[in-house]
Amino acid sequence: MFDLKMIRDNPDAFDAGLARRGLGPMASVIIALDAENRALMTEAQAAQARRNEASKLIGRAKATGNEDEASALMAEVGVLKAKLATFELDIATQTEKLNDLLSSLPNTPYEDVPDGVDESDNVEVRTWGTPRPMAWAAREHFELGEALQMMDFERAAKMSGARFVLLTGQLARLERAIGQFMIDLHVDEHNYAEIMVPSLVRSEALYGTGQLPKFSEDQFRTTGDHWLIPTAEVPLTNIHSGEILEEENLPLRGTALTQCFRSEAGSSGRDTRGMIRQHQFNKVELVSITTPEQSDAELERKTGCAEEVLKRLGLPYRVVKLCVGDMGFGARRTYDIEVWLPGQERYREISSCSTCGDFQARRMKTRCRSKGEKQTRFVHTLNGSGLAVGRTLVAVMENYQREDGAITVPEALRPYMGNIDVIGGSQN
RNA sequence: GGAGACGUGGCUGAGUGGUCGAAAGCGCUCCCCUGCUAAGGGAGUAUACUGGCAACGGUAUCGAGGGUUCGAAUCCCUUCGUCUCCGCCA
Repeated sequence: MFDLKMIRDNPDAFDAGLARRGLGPMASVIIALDAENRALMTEAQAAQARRNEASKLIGRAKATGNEDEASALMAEVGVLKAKLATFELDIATQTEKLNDLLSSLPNTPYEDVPDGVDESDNVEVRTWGTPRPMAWAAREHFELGEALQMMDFERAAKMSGARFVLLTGQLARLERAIGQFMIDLHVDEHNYAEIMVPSLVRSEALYGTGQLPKFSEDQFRTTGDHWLIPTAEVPLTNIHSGEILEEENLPLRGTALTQCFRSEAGSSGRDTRGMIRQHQFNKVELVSITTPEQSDAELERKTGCAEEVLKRLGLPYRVVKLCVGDMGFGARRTYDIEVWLPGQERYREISSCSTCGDFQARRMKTRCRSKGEKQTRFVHTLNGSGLAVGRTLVAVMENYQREDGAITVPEALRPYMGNIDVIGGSQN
């Protein structure tokens, strides 16, 4: 959502931002709608002012028994009332038109975000680690998992259809261990508050973070009035919707481990094998609410927190800055972290860290104010995966696979795995 | 799921159709007084939009949305939420 004043004051800059997203200019249309709307409001408010005044006079006239004056005033107000009804209708129509338009526009990228249309135009920022040498042909995670008889896509499909998985035994435990490990790291060392959030939310929450109205097809919805969250970003970011926060308490950092649900409409045929793209997966999410001044540094910090998970697990990765065309709807700048998958011999996304500026804050009306000030401002919101649990499991399996198909448990996870150091192999 | 009660400003809490954006108290801010401490006096203290260079105005908001009325915090409807009792349930 955009600031109308900003569009009014810098129409060219606004259109330039849209242009980078591949959209045509909108500023003049928006400004015209807004001007029309404000003119209507000014007129309507004048009429309302007179109505309020007259109504008070009626009260006074009645109190003093001046019935003639009262009925004259009532006649005047009757006329105003009819006028006001049409004003209200016009204003409502105009406002809706304007809101529909504004809420469908993606956020404008920051200047340092590279141009480009898809992921091939992303810019590598840094890499960490080197892939382990393997003397055999590296297997993909589903080959390993199925051979271990701990990963079952067919039986999952029996009850739930495609894009679901059944993990059993040590792999189920590994999934759980990875989630615990990540949450503990972010809570104990990165100063995030641990939060348990609802997995079902109302449409207003999805509107607040930008999934609605445009991306309803990507979500699962209940027959009632709820939607399954596609990411904990939704509940975590919406916690403070409608509130005015004290700036001295910012930034607020919250983390949650939740299941995420995505319809994956439009990705049919992509990543059909294995756990990379599922309708349901676990993810640890990192959300920050900051002042406008803090958000740039917070994005770097957050990305670092996510990277730390991979470092502790000894998983090689690289960080890329997304180009304009690959960024999400609400983002102004995004870093993706891509982990090395030996089975695919390529880096795959395992985290995405974004700053949304005040884009979401405007939608959900989260403001801040420094102590003693009267002026409020919209906060900045940031989100990032820290990390996607399922994909981390994939990465652990593929990077730590042994020639015999067993999987070495990374040191950091052993306390969460009953201190075993290998999954499969002779000891299982 | 059944029955009922309630939702007012940072908090407590008045207010059942008229000058109420809203009493009072608490809290908070500023000022005055007071040689510490304590107490006292005065002023101020919501948000958004909008008009104006500004000074200063206007409009809306008493959970939310709609309705009745010349006029609604007050009446009616819908909805969301909270609480109590019963039932059910992890």
